[in-house]
Amino acid sequence: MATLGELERAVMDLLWDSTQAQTANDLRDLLAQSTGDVDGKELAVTTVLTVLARLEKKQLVTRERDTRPHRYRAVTSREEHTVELMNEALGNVMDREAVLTRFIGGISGEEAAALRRILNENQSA
Amino acid sequence: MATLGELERAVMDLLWDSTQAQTANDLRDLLAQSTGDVDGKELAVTTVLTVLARLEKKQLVTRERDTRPHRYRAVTSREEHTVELMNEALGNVMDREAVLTRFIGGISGEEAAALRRILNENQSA
DNA sequence: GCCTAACTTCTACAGTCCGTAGAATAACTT
DNA sequence: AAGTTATTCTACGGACTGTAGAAGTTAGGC
Repeated sequence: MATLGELERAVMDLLWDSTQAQTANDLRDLLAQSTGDVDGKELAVTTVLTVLARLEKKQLVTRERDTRPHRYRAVTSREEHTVELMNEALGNVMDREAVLTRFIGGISGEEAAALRRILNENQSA
Repeated sequence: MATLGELERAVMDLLWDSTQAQTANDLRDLLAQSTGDVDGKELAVTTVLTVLARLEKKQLVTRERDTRPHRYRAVTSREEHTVELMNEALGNVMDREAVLTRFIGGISGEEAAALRRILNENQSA
C-alpha cells in the first residue's frame, strides 16, 4: 500500500478531519496553521498540488475536476485506511491467531470490553 | 518504525523462520534457494552483510560479534513485529474503537471465535 | 474577441532509503 | 609471513518525497 511521507500524511489528516472537499489553497492555509509551531510557514500551492496528485495516484484521494478550483477529498475514512494497514501488516503472517493474541494482550481493558461487545453483536447477527 | 525493503524483508523472513542464528553466508544461500524461481541467483555476500547491518541499525536483528563468522538473529518474533506494526497503524487514530470494529468485521468467523476465546481467557486471568 | 488573473500541469532538484557490490581492511591458520 | 576468510567502507543507480519555479490552460471582465 505504500507508506506516506510526512507532508502526505499531514494532508490526509486534514482531508480526513473535514467532510467537505477541500481546494489546494484551503489545504495550504490549513497546513500553515496546523503545524502547531507559530512559524506560519506557508508552502507554495504547487507543492500542495504535487502532493495531492501523488495521493491521487496512490488512490487515497479523488478530486472533482469539474469545479474550477479542483476540490479534493479522501477516498476512504481514516479508520478504513487504518484497518487496511493492519491487515497489510497481518497479511504476511501465517499464524494470525498468535498475532491477534499478542495484540489483544496489549490493548486496554476498556478496549477489550468493547471488543467483546462487538464480537458478541456480530455473533448474534 | 520504517518499512522494510524487499530484500530486508526476505532476510527477516529467513531469520524469523529459523531459531538458529545465521551467518551472512548461510543467509545468502538460503536466499538463493528460497527465491522460488529456479534462477539460482546468488547475491554477493557483502550485499547480505550490508542489509544485515541496516537491519541491525533498525534494531530488528542482533549479531554475535564474538563468534568469527558473525551470527545474526531476529530481535523479536514475526508475531511481535506484526503487532508492533498494527499498533503503529493504530497509533495515529483517535477513535480506536471504530477501527477495531471495522477490523473485526473483516476477519473470518474462525478467527472471531478465536478472539472471543482469547478475550474471555484474559478476562478471567 | 482578447487579456489578465487564477488555476493546473510539467519539469526539476536535493535528500533519503534500498539493492547491489567492489575495494580496503582486519583476523585466523598454518 | 602469507594466504584465506570475514568485515567494514565507500559508492552508485533507482525509487520516493518535499519542495517549487516555469510553462500551459481556462474563465470571466472589458
